Amino acid sequence: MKNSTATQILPVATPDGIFLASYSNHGLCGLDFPKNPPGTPRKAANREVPGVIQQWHAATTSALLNVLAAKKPGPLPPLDLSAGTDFQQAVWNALRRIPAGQTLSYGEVAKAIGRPKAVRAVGGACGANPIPVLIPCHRVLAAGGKIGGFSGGMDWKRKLLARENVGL
DNA sequence: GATGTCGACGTGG
DNA sequence: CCACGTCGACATC
Repeated sequence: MKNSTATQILPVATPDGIFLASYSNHGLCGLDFPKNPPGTPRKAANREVPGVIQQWHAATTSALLNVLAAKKPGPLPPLDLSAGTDFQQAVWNALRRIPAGQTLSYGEVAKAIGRPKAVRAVGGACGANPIPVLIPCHRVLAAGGKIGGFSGGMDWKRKLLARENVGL
């Protein structure tokens, strides 16, 4: 049984809680917000974490901390977006090039990927985004600067935006 | 100018 | 088939 598709899940400690980073053999494939159950976070029983993943994890941790501190993310680990459809990957790719402190509307993103009418679909793709924060789905607002919704909880969206835009 | 309705795109249940 | 983290156009008042 080779762990060719083994997914490693490592915790990322931040001032905002413990994020959970998932790694495939191709890179970072998931990042979850802290779900702080009152219980103790069970540590990952990963006896042998491949060195490359440790490296990715270091990059993830660093980038995450920087973003949460409203700084430049710095180097990112390779992102494994193979889980998404072509459309979703296109959306996520577009989101990744949004500069810090900048926000777009769903309509803008839709245009950017060449599907100006697929605004709703863009919303769906954002909701399916496996890697929040690093893929700044929270920087996508509804038209008119409205917050819109957020799968991971709108509290987070507001919090993150408040930090990055410092006043919006 | 302020509302109300409708159609369009992609994905998942 | 329907709903959704939507948007923009049109119709009416």
